[in-house]
Amino acid sequence: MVLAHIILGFLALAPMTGYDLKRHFDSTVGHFWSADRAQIYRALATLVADGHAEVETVAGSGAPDRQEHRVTDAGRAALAAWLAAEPERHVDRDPFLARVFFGADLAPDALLALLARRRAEAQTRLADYERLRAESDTGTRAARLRLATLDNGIAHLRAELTWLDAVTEEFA
Amino acid sequence: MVLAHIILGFLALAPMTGYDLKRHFDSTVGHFWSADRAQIYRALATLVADGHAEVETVAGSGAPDRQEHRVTDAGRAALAAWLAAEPERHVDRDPFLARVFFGADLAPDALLALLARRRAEAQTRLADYERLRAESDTGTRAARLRLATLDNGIAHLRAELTWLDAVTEEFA
DNA sequence: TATCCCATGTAAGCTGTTACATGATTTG
DNA sequence: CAAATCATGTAACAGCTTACATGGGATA
Repeated sequence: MVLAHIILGFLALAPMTGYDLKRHFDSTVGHFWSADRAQIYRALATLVADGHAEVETVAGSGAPDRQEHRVTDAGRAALAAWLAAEPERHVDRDPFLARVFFGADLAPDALLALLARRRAEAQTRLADYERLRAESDTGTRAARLRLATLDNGIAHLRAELTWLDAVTEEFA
Repeated sequence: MVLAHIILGFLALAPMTGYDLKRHFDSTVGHFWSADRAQIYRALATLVADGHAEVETVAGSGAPDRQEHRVTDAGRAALAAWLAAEPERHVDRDPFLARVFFGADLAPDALLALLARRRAEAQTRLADYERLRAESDTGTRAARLRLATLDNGIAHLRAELTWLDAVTEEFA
């Protein structure tokens, strides 16, 4: 499972609660992975059961108790093994392209509205990523690798925008 | 469910068996959607149960019987409604980028091997798509829309290759 | 005083993958 | 004669999403 290994990767940086992890998913890896709370809590329980992580309950002063998870040596080994393993092949399923594919059954203005909407979303995300990029650290090799994944997202968004312009013009 | 609507879209073009649909998934929409047989047969059963499709058993001369599915009026209406509906938001989860993100824990040559492998895959797919594109019909509006989705795949693969070259150079 | 944030989890349902199971015909 | 293709389906499991459920502290 990829999710469990991404969590191990985060825990290897610092001990965290499920809630902390959710924030990391949404901010730092949101451009190539997402996970919701239910998934994260289950994955954490599995990691603990497998001996890849340990929990420590930290009494919250005022706030609720924090279930801090930290990676174990076995967990670090599992992360290293996964990183070096054969990558799982992945298929991107994009409902938007499915709509375009069968778009002949759609009124011309509805098609243009669909494209315009996609364009607006891409542009918003591109602006977000570029802001994030500008704020990013480029010191260490680790930081530059993380930045590279963000650049991947930026490159794909730019390609998408160029494609959208061409298609919009063709079907306008 | 997106899958069910893609199937309706195919059935609207011609009546088909689950087996036929599988071939269509692999060839014509493989660049933005995939589905396996188990999924397709289940989805077909659901479509029939919902009145969106009808089955007719066609005795196979020599070959096994074909369960031909054809879209009903209700099915066509459902397809049209889906095409015009709010697009479901989609998150692309890419395990490769997860590996790069935590790639500092990987030996430098293992990272380069990972990038090289991704590059080879992207190039193979790009060649496939370009061949498909060359063979494609551009006559009708419907055909041009289908071609546009293929161009989307091509645009993203080119962006990926450019990014891979830059990253490979940076971390070489 | 109402809403947001912190922080936890469970339950049910849907989607996707893998393995099991069968059998005739066509092609190399 | 072996392998691929045509054609159907079931069972079990894995992964993801949505809804339900709770409660205190901080902020507007």
